[in-house]
Amino acid sequence: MGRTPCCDSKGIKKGPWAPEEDKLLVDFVQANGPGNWRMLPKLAGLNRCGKSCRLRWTNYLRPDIKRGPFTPEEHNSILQLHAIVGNKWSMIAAQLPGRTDNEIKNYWNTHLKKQLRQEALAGADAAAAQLAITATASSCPAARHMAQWETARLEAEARLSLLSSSAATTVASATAASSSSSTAAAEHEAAPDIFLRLWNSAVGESFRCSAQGQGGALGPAAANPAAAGALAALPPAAPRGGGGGGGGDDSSAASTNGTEAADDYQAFLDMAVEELALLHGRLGVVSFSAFPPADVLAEASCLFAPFE
DNA sequence: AACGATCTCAACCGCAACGAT
DNA sequence: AATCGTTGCGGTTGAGATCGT
Repeated sequence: MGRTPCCDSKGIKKGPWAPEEDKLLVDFVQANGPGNWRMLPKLAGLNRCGKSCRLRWTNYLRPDIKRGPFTPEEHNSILQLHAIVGNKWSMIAAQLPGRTDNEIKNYWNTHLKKQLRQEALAGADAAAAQLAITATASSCPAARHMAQWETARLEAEARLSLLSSSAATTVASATAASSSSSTAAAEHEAAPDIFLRLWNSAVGESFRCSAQGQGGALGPAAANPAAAGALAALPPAAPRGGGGGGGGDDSSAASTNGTEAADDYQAFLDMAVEELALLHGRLGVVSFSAFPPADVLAEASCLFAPFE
C-alpha cells in the first residue's frame, strides 16, 4: 500500500499552534464536526496539514479533555492496563475518559517507566532487570516481545505486593486514629480499579481458565457466557473497534452503549489471550502468565470492593 | 544571579489499517 | 484483487520549563 504524504510541505506551517489557529480550528470543528481532516485546513483557513489539525484537536482542543495531574486511580489503571496490553496507548486511553493516548504515553515515559525500573531494581529482581534489558536490546522481535510481557508481569507483581503492603500499613495507621490516614485508606478502598474488578469477576475467572487451558485460546465470553453481561457493567469508554479510515470518528470521545462496551472489552481481552497463545505456540514457553500469582492477587483483591 | 543538567509534553514522523474505488 | 485515499497509532524529537549547583 503506497503511503501518501500527509501534506505537500510547501508553505505548510509546523510547530506550536498560535491561539488564532486554535480558534479557527475549534470554530470549524464545532460548526462542522470532526472528520475529513485532509480538507479541513483549506476549509477552515488554516495553513496546516490535516494530520496536524487532527492531532491538535484530539490531543489538546477537544472539549472533553481532562487537564491536570493524573489521579491515583488513573495511575493504577494505567499501570495495570499496561501490564496487559503493553504500549497500546489508545486502548489504555479508551479506559480513561478525558485522557488522550499521547498524554498517557508521555506520562508513562516520563513518570511510570522510571518508577517501575527503580522498583524492579530495588527489589533485586535480577530476572526482571535482565528481561528489561533483553526487551530493549534483543534484535529478535519474538524475544523482545516475550521479554516485554514478562517484564510487565514482574512489574505488576511488584506493584501489587507493594500496594497490599502499603494498604496494610495505611489501615494500621488508620486504626491508630490518624484522620488523614483513614481518609487515605477509605479512598484506597473505593478506588475504581478496573483491572482488579475485572479480574475478580466472572470475566476474570473465565479469562484465567482460557489462558491456562490454552489450545483453543477462546475469548472469555466464549468460555463463560456470563462474562459478556458482566463486562457491560464496566465503564463506558471502550477501545476502537478498528474503524480505520472514512469514519472520521473520534476514538477517545466515542460513547458506547452497554453492548458495544461489552464487545470492545471482549476484543480487548481476546487480544491478550492471543498474545499468550503466540508466545506458547511460537516460542515453546512452558509456563507463562500475564498475571500475578493467585496468592498475590488474593492479597490485593481484598483491598477493593467485590465487583459482582 | 548565572549556568548547565534534567524533565516535561506538545508536536512531528513514518507506518499500518481500513474503506472506497 | 489491486490500488488509492484517509485516518489512527506508536515512537521519537526538541523547545521551553524547572531544578540543582
